[in-house]
Formats: sequence, structure tokens, C-alpha cells
Amino acid sequence: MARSKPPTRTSATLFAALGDETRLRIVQRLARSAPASITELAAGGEITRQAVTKHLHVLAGAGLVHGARLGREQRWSLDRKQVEQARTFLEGISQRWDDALARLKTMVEEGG
Amino acid sequence: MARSKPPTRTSATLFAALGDETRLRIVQRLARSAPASITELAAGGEITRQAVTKHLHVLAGAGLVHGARLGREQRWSLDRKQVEQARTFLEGISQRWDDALARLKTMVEEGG
DNA sequence: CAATCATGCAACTTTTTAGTTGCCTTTTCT
DNA sequence: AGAAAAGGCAACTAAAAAGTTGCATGATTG
Repeated sequence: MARSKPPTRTSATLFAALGDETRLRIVQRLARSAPASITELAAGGEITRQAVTKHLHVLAGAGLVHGARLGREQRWSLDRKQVEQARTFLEGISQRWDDALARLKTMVEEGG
Repeated sequence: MARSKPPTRTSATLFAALGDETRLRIVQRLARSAPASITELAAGGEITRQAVTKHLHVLAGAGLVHGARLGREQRWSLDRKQVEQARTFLEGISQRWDDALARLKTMVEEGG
């Protein structure tokens, strides 16, 4: 059965996934100490295990993390690739911005 | 008079601002061709001028853009600094992730 | 000065989210 | 087998976000 909604993972999806304090904390956590279980991630936090689960799904939907079953628990780890993609996107923005400024400068100098 | 809500601009705020298709389009637009007015940005788009205004305010709240009055119109431009900050943040994540993998590898090799 | 262009402000509707609570299933471990 | 550990699923609430419509205001220009 096909998924009812082909998620269309865009750059915006990626940034949106990173655009939440809680999720960002999870990402940072996973970046420091690789695979962690949901319970581990929820422990000590301010929110419920269910909430953590949801956030993990959002992150997974953006391709930022993935989980692997291991016995009765599921260990989640970061997917470096998407982090890089986000970086690349921002690099593109910066680059274009630089180019635009350069063009502007040239025009001014040439009295265009 | 002090603003009633000190916005606390965090990294999540930054990513959240980028996490919307429409806003991302605006950012890309501003990156290519510097200052643009609200009307210009709204022209041809699918959404209202008011919607564009709101998005610009969100972006401005994250420090990604800023507008400057110029006669009867207001020209908006990109703020490169925040784009860089987002990139730096992601770099940090990647770096930590690399370190974590390195540590893991070492442990395995040493038979920890 | 009057028409017009570029916005600003406010109230409202509709979706999305973030989080919660309650209950059921699958592994472990003793 | 039976209790405890780790999750999954579903329904619900509350609040934030995306957009809209309508009207008011400050420059510009003929």
C-alpha cells in the first residue's frame, strides 16, 4: 500500500525539523554520543517519552536520524548526510549573496 | 518602552525561520538580487502581500533580513551574518558527530 | 490638492504542532 | 510463567502559524 502522502522532502522540511528547541537538543545529543534509545533520550528531560517519539519521527521524516531495532529497544542515530545538505544549501545562499554584492559593486563603479 | 517579549533568538529560531517553503523562497530571492520591496516580493507569488509581510517579519525576528525605509517603500535585504551562524551551528554538529565516531572506533580497536 | 502607490494595523479562519493521557504489544530476565 | 522494561498506537487539548479580508495612513506625482 502506497503512503497516502509522498512527503516531498525539501530543504524547508529539513530546516523545519531543526527549528524546534527540543529537536535541536535531541540532534545535539545524538551528535555527541551516538545511538540512544527513546527512553534514554526522554530521561531527565522535561517532556514525555511520547513527545520524544514524535520528535524523532519528525527528524526521521527529514532524514536527519534513523532508528534501528535492537532487541526490545530501538537505537537512534544521526544521519550526517542531511546535516551536510542543510549546510550546502546555506553555502549556496551565502555564495549568491556574495555574487549579488559583487555585481552591485561593479555596476556602481562602471556608473551603470 | 521595552518590548513585552524579549524574543530570545536561539539557533532553533533561526532554523524555524528557514523552515518554511515560502520564506525560503524569499531568502533565495533576496540572496540573488539584493534589496526588494514587499510589493515586488509579493508580485507573481501565490500569496497575499500581507502574508509576505508576515514572513518578512518572521525572518527579521530571526535576524535573517532587515528592511530600510526609502521614501514610501521599504527595501529588504539579507543579513549574511545569521546565515553564517546557522552554517556554523551545523558545522558544530558534524564535527561532534565525527568525534563521536572516532571515539567509538578507538574503543572497538582497543577492545574496550 | 487629489489620485495613487506602498504599506501598516487589526480581527478572523483554518491548519499544524507540541504535548498529554490511557491502554496494548513485544522482549528480557529470573 | 510472570513481572518489569521499552515501545507503539490512538484520541484529545491547547496554542502557534499561515493566510485572508477590510480599512487606515504616509509619500509621490500630475
